[in-house]
Amino acid sequence: MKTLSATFRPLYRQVRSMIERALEDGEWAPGEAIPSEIELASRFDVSQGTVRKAVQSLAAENLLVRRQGKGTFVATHTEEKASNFRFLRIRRNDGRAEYPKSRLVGLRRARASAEAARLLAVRTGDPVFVLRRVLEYGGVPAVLDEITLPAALFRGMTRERCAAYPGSMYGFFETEFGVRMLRADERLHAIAADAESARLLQVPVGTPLLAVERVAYTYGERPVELRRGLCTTRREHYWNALT
Amino acid sequence: MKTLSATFRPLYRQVRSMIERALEDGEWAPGEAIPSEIELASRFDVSQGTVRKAVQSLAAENLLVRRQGKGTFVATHTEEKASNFRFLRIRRNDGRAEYPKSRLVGLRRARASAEAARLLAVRTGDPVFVLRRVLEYGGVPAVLDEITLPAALFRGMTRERCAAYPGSMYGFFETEFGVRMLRADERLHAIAADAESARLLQVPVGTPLLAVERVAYTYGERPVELRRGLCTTRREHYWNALT
DNA sequence: CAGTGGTCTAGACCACATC
DNA sequence: ATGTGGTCTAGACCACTGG
Repeated sequence: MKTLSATFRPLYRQVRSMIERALEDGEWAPGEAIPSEIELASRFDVSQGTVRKAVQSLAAENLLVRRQGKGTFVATHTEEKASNFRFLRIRRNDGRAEYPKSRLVGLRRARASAEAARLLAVRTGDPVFVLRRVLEYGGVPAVLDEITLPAALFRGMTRERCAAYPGSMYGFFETEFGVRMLRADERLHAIAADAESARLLQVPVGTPLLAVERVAYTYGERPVELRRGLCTTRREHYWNALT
Repeated sequence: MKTLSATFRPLYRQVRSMIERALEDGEWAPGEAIPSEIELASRFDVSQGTVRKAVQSLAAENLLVRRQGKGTFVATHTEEKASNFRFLRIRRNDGRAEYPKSRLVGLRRARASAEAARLLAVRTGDPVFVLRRVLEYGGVPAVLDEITLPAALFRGMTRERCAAYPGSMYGFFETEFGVRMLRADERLHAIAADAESARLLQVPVGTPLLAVERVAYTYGERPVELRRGLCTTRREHYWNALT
């Protein structure tokens, strides 16, 4: 297979794209096994080694999960136990690895502000859902989240379904709406609590809070969630590894 | 090469360890090329493919840098241009990719507090250097850093050398003391500015600040730097990618 | 036991940088 | 032209899982 230098694209990259496309098209459901390397090799008419490179690069980006002796599986937010901390950077200061309880405090329809529209790549005024919740550790509020979602992708979103879902938010999005979050960017600021956030977080007005702005992306780098979190950092902190 | 299951360790892992050892021993200086894959293969008596796997895993962790057609180089903090942002997560809100100017505001010898000793894996009371500096964007202070270093590893540290070095702090540590930072953990809190930080950062007392605590590690996961940064987030923010 | 992913090898060829 | 890392192949064998 010869290609010109300007157009050069390794075979395994092309195979990767094809697998990615199949994932996006839902050919295999989250949590399911994809075909074995040998099957994929015959399907794409390349060697097993080339498939392996493609699959491993997808696994490196957490789109797939490989398990020796078992197979390769479509990554899912519904069974990531420890790895669920991937999108939850708030930890307790005492080091206890504990998941906060989520309490819904509001869900409303709204129209995208200019800024929200820009970040979500929709048009200003397009319908969105705005969801608010509080995360609590042992009954003590720690995070106040305001989550903005393009309504077009989350048809049928209701307060009841939201409150009823037992797992994580991204598990909810994945199972109920087929929206899979793959990666996110965050920007952090320090701000003072205003009256409302102070009330919901049960801290004095003016308390320094961590403001975490997140844009989360699905396949094709398409933004599908805008989130603003306000975190008290008395008992918790935001954790990050520089590698 | 047969091994028992309990002891199993892939060949490329062993090769990786040997290369890592050589790096730690300074067999090749930062910025220098290491031997080619073929040479390493013959040195370790394995195939080129096995060497490649070892080298690529080191490159993936930023200990080495591979350049097609040129060779594989020991990573250095002295010439990482864009990639220098790896350890500088503070960005301007307006998106301009600009490096802050560093201004030294103090260097003193001290004894490690119990907490510093724990984080740096030294004994309480062991000698340390405490270095303070301000980072400024266009003359406006943005970050106040307090950096604690085990004195044993930074012999000959002086205010003058510190102020004289033109590049980044980790470039300074690497060139002047042979201490190479490989990765770091950070914990973020939001706090209110006290009198002194308010003065140095030119903000009102009580202004919410981002408090960034960092422990940086060198080879063998040995901690060698403890850093506490206080950042105003009016014009800047802390940036992070969740992948 | 069969089937999966993981390792290791040997060899061919390609893209890139330099001389 | 030469040497570097990057890709691709084919095949052998190993480690892990589950029936």
